[in-house]
Amino acid sequence: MNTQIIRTRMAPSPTGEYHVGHIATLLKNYAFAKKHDGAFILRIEDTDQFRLVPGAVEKILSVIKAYGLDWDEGPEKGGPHEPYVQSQRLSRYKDYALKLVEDGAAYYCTCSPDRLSALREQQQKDKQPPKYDRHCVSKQSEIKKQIDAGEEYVIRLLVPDDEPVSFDDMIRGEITTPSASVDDQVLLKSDGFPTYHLAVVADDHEMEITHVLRGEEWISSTPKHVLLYRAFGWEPPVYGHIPVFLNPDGKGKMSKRKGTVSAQSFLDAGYLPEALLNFFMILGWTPQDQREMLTLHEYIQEFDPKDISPKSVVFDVKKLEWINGQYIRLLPSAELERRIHPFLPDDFPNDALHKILPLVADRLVTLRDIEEHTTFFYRSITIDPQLLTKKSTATEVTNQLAETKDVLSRIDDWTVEEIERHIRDLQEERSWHKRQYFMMLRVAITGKTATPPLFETMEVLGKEKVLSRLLIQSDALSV
RNA sequence: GGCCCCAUCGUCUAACGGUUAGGACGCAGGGUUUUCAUCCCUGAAAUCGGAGUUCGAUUCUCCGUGGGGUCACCA
Repeated sequence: MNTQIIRTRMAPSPTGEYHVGHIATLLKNYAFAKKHDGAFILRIEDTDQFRLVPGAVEKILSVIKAYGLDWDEGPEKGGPHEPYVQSQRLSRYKDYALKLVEDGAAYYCTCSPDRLSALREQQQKDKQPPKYDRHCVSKQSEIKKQIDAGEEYVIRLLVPDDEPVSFDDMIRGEITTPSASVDDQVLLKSDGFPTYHLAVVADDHEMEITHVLRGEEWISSTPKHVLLYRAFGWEPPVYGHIPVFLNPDGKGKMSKRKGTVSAQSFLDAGYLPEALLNFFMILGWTPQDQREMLTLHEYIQEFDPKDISPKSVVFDVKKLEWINGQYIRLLPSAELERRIHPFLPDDFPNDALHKILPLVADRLVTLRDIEEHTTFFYRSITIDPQLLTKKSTATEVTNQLAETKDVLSRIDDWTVEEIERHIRDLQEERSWHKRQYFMMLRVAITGKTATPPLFETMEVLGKEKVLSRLLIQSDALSV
């Protein structure tokens, strides 16, 4: 029935690190467009020349791709609405602003930053909401002359005095704001650049964006955008404001101060991109059948922005860790080997990876955990002698080590089966306490109390290394 | 403070106005096991408060309370 082509967008600003919340929002825009065979557009909003960070655009593009997402139109791809970088679209914004002035929907303002901040200060002192006082509105013809003489100016939106401004939010229903609480937003800055508000509206319109899923923090500026659409006589997109991520302590918007927020850092920490995406999918949304593991494809099929919970959500790292573990265990071994490669320490024996990895795969929460679980395979170990004799005496342990070494040294075929047979026979023959003996051996050979299965570990470690470690521990005890 | 948004276990959520309020993570206990982990089983754990509407409110309405967002020539 609705034949409209869905077009969504994400509009990152190259002012710093790309946040996990941005990826989560991007994912929803992406999925919604894909579900309806529409287009997902990426647009760079670099209208703040002051906060521009060199190289940030490249980083943003690369992290989006690293998460396994992509865009149909935008930087590197082009499209029917080129360019997709706002700093390359400058001339149109000024024309739009001028048009609004002409239509009486906006006005020139030459108030100095000093005057504005003094005004704000005074308003705050008087417990008044900070708002532009329209000092320039009544002197437009005078100001026009000053501008012609070269004076700097901005263009402000003339917000109606008092009428309700409302829009229908996909997630929250109708939201209405009294226009009296909306400030006369600057649309065109004195450097000739548009502000965000003018730029998004103009670009979303030109790029024929039909649906805007964006962070909840934008709700309060949406009335400005609605007013702009009205002033231009354009049809606004359908908005959906997505709840923000809260800090793990549940207090306040997720922030750098309280932990990691950058999208790249989670990848660097050894989380799989598909696990992160899955986590973002189910944070504030569930499929009909309540399952919590979904592929991107399934998500695209089942996702509907209307079903997003309007409640802010705590970024629960424990849940993320669980999902990550699930995904690691789902990975075919060859694929896991490939993925874990960047996380291997320099001294890791690459040729033994295919033997070591299966022993620790079930123990990995993140890919980065590989190092802490495997060091005893390729680094020398240090042991607390107390650990060896914890459930026995030095004499008995020395004896156990010597006999074990003896038995193992006679094995020609160094396989799990052979090792296990010899050691179990010895243990039974001598009636050694099982737990004590196996734990002692584990500590002697790995230096740790928690390791992969003992016999497998010994096989991978190799006969020579095992024997020498048994010898070293035995020597250490006898002195 | 103004404006706006939100409210079910600790966390994320499910429940045509009628359920012993369900699931998942986490937590506790147990099983498998030579340790840890994986895996399996069991358990504790929630409808913010008050008025309405209704035969009946987690669900609808209002008022509180609490939390969050936002108030730039930043996005």
